[in-house]
Amino acid sequence: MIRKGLAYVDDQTNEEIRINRGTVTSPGKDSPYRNRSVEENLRLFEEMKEGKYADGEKILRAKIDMAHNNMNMRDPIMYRILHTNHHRTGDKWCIYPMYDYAHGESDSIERITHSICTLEFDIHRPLYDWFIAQLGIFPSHQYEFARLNITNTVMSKRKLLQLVKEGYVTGWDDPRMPTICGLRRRGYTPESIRAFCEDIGVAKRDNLIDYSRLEGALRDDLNKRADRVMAVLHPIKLVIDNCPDDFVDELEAVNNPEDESAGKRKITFSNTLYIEQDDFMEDAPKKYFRLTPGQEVRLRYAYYVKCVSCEKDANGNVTVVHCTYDPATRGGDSPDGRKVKGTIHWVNAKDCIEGEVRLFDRLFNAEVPDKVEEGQTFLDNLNPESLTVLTNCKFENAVANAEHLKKYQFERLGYFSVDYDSTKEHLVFNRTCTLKDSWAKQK
RNA sequence: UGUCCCAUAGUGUAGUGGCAACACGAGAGAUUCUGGCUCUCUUAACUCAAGUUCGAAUCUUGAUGGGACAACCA
Repeated sequence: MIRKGLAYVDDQTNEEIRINRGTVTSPGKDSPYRNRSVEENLRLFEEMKEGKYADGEKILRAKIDMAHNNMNMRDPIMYRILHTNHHRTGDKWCIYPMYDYAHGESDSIERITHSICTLEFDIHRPLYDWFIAQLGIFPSHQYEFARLNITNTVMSKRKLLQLVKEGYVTGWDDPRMPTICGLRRRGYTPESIRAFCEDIGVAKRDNLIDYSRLEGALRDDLNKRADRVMAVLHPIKLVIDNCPDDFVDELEAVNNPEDESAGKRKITFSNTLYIEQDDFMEDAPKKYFRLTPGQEVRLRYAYYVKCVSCEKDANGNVTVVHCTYDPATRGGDSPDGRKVKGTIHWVNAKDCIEGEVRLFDRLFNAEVPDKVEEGQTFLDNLNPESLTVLTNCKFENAVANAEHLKKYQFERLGYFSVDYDSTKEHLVFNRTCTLKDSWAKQK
């Protein structure tokens, strides 16, 4: 390029170059060093490479047009001096190319036909093409597409890096991060991410995809593949008054109603169980199909129980729910054909595992975290409650030996994945996403 | 005070000169031992104006709206 008279060494300072570049609405000025001889340019460039000059003292620029409408064409920088240790060349080679110069060349060397990138590089394409044309090398072509934006999160590497560096998340694989390793740890499957990508497509217009689309893809995938299991996240005790204290029963449960080959398992039952706080209400609205005094519900795979009363602590919080059960409904069906509206999940208090569950919420409160008032940054939109840790959760024994990243559907609650922090002694689950909840909507 | 890119149901993506489609969402219902899944029905869009044409979401021009560009970053 130097020999062709298409590149020159410029001695201007960083500041001078910036000023002489002009603005988007006014042309720039030629550098006083623009017309150096080929021989001088060659010599200076060689010396730059050898490290004779300090960082910033000289640079190599392409000679194009300082009045070009496209700022990228106003004699863009090709090489700058960087006295930095390189993993291959050590301290011998002191110049490094700029992205715009290297981009087309490296694509061309690899015979790339379609070089795909995001929209903001659109305005760089004329330069990409110019370098390839001047060099007369294989004509790679750059195609730009809109980047993927998802609600309530950021996708920029720089911003994600900032979240990691400044400790707003625990690392690149924090389950709240929209990174591949973050999604993996959260419990997303590769298949669900691919299905999501296929679903949303790719085009050139700016887009904002609702986060629920990603959750939808996950539910779709895991619905077919994840074993069902019962777990209670916010336990309250359920005591069956007409069931003797030494009563032990073993019931059969289906692992996955969507996949018969997943088989069945046994779960134990006693007169003391845990149920979800949400599944009991002392004063319930009409359409509440769960436990409330006088109402009968089915304990999944077990028996019908009818609520008789509850106990409360000094603060009025319900601590124990009392029921009676109907021994004739063993397995979950009544011989007299009577129906119950609700089925709730449970865990045997006398035979269960305890552990931790981490619940995640949106990382940012704003749909578009980057949209901020003057003087604020995207960090001001961080959701302080994006992580909730529950330490008093009860699981049925089936999950005892689950390895890291093993996925389950906790019935009626959502999809959960075993976290890297999980050990045999202390189980830790991440909630990947909840199940659709039309009751929550109705409320 | 410029140059460039973009514009189709709420969202996202098809359709590129000849019947505006699909998915998700939303609403209603059916089914159900998960208020999940599944099934049925409904809802809802070509930014505007002019031009070309037998015929325009599609081509042309203009307007409007959104976005990008002034790192020795990528």
